[in-house]
Amino acid sequence: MSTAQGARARARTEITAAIKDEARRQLAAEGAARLSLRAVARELGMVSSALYRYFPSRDDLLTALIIDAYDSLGHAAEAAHHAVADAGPLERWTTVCEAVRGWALAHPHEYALVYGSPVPGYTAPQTTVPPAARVGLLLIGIVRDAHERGHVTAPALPPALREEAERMRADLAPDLPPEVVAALVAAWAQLYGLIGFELFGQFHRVVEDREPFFRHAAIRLAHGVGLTA
Amino acid sequence: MSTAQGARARARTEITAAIKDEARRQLAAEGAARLSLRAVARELGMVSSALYRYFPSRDDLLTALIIDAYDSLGHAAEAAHHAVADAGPLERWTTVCEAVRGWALAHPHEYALVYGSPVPGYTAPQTTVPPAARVGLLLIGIVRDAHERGHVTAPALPPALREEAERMRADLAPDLPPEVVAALVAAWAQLYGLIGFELFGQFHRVVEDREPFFRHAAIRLAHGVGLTA
DNA sequence: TCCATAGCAAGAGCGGCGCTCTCTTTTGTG
DNA sequence: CACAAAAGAGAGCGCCGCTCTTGCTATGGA
Repeated sequence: MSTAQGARARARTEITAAIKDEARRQLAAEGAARLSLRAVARELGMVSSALYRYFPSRDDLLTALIIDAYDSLGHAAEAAHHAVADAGPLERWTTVCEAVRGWALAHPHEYALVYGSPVPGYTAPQTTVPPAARVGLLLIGIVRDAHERGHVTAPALPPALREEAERMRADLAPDLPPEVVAALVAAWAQLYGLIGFELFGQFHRVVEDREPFFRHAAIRLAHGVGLTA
Repeated sequence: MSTAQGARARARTEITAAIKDEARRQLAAEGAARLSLRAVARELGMVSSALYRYFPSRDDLLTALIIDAYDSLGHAAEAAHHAVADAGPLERWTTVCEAVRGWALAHPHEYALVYGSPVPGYTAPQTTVPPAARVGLLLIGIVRDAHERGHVTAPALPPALREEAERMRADLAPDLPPEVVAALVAAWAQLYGLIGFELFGQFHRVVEDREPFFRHAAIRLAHGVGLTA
């Protein structure tokens, strides 16, 4: 696809990539709010108006970075999971959780861009959905495997939540009990709460030795979903 | 203090309050990133440079809004708790959780300002610490009461976390078992994970009937801390 | 009571931002 | 080779945060 194209097309993809790389550099260094099209253009030796040939607005550039961030995070989680693919569900679960945390600590501004407060006036386009789902799918897969092997004891589910849990099950994991799906979605959100609090400074002077704290919390999240091994 | 002052001092506090009010209006309407000193001044019929007599920078104005947001949230949580002060610990816990969620849904931009990604380059001054602690103290108090009445069964604690848990206990709640304090801090972060995911759109097309979902999750958080009634 | 002073509003201005428009140059194709 | 499409360059518009200077006025001490 990308090869065997004219020189013009090749140049276009190269310049687009260079813009994204420089933008990612500035994002990592300064954060999304300080990311400026003019600065990116300046650094690349082009004039700012020329950059609009490649990204029609700052938001479009941000969207590209968001997709890349989701993909990078998803890849990190999948790679970590792959390394322990033969282990028990509990270890695979905690490994993925720790990989997500590790990626977040290594890429704080990218994490903030993706899981922090959304930029006001900005609504993520549909394109971001598939890469955003990768970590969630990974966790679902781990629980599904465990469930097939009988290593999941479904938690309780109040009647008020039954209908919604059935709906989530149909959407996300038809082969899992609704109790487990509901607990899984909650654990998923809670995982990002733990990471966000650490990353955004809420644990400052509260939690000091954060690695074991997080590890323990991740294990308890797994227990909450029903994982027993 | 604030009365019996000269006309100049009275005017100063009044104008300061008017600036904060207008800034809060714009924050609620547009979000922190779109909050502009010039627009606030314009709306108040003054020139932008005059505003710097009251707030030396945009960050200082934001800090004032952050403190107000923490106080508003803390007040909402405390008021909700007060209304069920005679109920059992579990109901008091869930009531506070739901009050926090309700406040967040009602004031999304303020919530994002406080618990979302921090503005890059901005570090919250020490002044924000006491108002920020109000909700946490409330939750600690609920668990403390329950513990005194024997309604808390301490969760497990791995050896790797013992030392850190003891430290947190000494800092936060010397009258609670370290296992409970560690679980409480985790639950506190997880609570904000649930709220943040709902507020920032991660639950879009995933969780639809969110109130019972959140209520159930809050109850399970309480169980995780060890609350039994 | 008078007056120096401290506080304040206003205006101009600096550099930076996102974005648009126009004009010129380059380049691949019929 | 001619020509249309794509790309770069530059000027400019209206924002922004922030600073500096200039007058004015209320206030508190001599």
